[in-house]
Amino acid sequence: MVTIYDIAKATGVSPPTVSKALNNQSDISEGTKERIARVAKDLGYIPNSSAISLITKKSWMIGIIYEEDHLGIGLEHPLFAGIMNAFKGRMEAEGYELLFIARNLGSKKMSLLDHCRYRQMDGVLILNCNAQSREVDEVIKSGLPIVSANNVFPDACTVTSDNIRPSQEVVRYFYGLGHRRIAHISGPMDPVALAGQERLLGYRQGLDQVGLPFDPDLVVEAPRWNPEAGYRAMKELLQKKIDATALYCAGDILAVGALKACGEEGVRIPEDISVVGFDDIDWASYAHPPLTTFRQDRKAIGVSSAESLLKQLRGKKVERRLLIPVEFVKRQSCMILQNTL
Amino acid sequence: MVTIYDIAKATGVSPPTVSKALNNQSDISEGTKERIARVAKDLGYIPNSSAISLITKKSWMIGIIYEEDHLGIGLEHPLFAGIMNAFKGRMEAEGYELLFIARNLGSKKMSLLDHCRYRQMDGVLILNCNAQSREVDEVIKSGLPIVSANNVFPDACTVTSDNIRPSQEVVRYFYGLGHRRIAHISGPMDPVALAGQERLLGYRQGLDQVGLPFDPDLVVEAPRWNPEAGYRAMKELLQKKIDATALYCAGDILAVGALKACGEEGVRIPEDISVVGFDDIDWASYAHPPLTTFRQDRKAIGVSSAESLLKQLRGKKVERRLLIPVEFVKRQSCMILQNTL
DNA sequence: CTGAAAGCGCTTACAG
DNA sequence: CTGAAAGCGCTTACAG
Repeated sequence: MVTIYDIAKATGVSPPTVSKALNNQSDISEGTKERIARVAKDLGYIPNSSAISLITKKSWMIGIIYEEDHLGIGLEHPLFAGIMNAFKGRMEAEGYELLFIARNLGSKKMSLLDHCRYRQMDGVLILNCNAQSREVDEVIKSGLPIVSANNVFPDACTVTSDNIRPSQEVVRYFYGLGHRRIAHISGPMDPVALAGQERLLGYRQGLDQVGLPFDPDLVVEAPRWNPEAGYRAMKELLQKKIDATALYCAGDILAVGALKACGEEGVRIPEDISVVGFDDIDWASYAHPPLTTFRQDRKAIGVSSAESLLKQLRGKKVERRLLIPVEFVKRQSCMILQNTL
Repeated sequence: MVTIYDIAKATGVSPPTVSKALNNQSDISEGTKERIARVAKDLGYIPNSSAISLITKKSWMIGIIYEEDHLGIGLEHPLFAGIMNAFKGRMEAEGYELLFIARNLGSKKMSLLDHCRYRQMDGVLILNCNAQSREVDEVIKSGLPIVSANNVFPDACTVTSDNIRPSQEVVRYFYGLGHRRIAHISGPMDPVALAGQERLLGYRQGLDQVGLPFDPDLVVEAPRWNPEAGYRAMKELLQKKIDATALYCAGDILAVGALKACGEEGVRIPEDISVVGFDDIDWASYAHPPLTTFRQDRKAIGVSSAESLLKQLRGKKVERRLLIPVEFVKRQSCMILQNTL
């Protein structure tokens, strides 16, 4: 291993001078800098991040907190991988690398916060975490720069898609097409992952806006974000014979299951029921029929999360909640209801 | 920040004794260990990983090398997120954490290998990388413990699903159902991500096994692993009017597009053409009709990759290539061809 | 513009 | 069983 001592010896200067030259400090002559840079390169010098972190108290690492199994979302959900990628790209451009904060490392049990301290994390991204986790609260309270790309906490910056307005919009859209019986397969009512709650809220507000009553029979909650949950919710809805002519699925992944349930029951889309989803996962445009949905801007969510964290890293205050607009993508899963128009 | 000096002061012993007690060395009396452990806890002591890495020359970190955009696979492909999760779980159980190795960190340009040295990576997981990357070769040549969960290199351990035998099997399966014209939408012919090549090879070998001639007209290569590529490949196949009655798609993600193309052209599945995929992504069982496919065991791939790396970390030799069996999942996308039986 | 001194938080021989 | 000394690779005041 080549150290700054080796470079010092080879160039005939002192180690501090090498350090300062390599860090491009202003009080070193250009000639010396060049000479040191050349020798460093020839020798194949690579700095040691541990030594640097130890002394500067900055690790240039961001910890990622996430759980895979909670509610069926996690890195295996295409949305989150996309968000993390965008976040990663932006942070790396500023010199930060991403480390997954383990919950159980070997036999040692350390809280998430202790873990962040152990690895001297400069900041934290919460991708998805369990609602009940006291440990996450601890991290938030600690004052570490932190941003959440999904879960909403009172004391941390959260970046998500706008859930409420699009959910109002979908009701108005259906209404405009003549639909009066609009069902909703909601996402899980999680206390921190608010997407399910917020989309349901928007749906109810939309109903208000067009003057339609809220009918609890038209709403079924999917306990998880996966096709199976959507499938079951749709079956339940169909059994209730609530005569809905339109359906708003809180997520495309739920629509995957809902469409299958419809197929099995001989319910045609959009002839018998019009459907709108949320997310615009790859499948949506290949569904049968192609699904009308709201496209979440994964890249913008990831980049905005990074910008927020970067601001905090520079000691600035940031907004509590950032809303990223979604795009309404109309495809072939909805049609006009003639008889009501 | 609480250090071992603080503990030493509080307990009246020397810092080395604290260090040895905390590390549970045998030459410290039980009484002293207990006393030190208690004080450490009271004081909220958290070790500093940088200091430990600096002196022990072990970081307890594994670097992840991957590229998102190459061929359409990466963390956004459900398969890879699943593999990484399983790998992560196993490595964390042994005390290792995962860090994404950045390609471009801030303004510094460092090769992947230099980067591994900079962060003192103990080992590396190659999840998915560009074929042309000289930098990856450099990492492999370096002698760092390394495992690849997708790309095949001559000098590194690779863990993948068995691609060849299942591909032979699907041809025999179709043959047994009476099919004689069996088409194949192959994956990209990448020189290191061999799945495309190997599945095509197995398909050809399967043809040999049942005594069917290889007809190049029946094969179309998808340039990427995504629905769009599968869609186009299927359109091309249908235009050629090759009268295939069976289709083997190298990946379910290609089948997503292929099924849509069939729908548009009025080709019914399985009445007009029987289809088998590979992977068993979530969508497969919700497809219309539910897709017969081979289930890749993501967990086994991830865990085996971890075991291989762990062995290397202990200085042991490992096998060059590990094949994980896949499971044939029969659903409703295939049927018997009456006239040939 | 350059260097001697001190120190970041820890561990490892070695001596007692 | 315990501690004094040295050192991992680097940076930061400070003096010149």
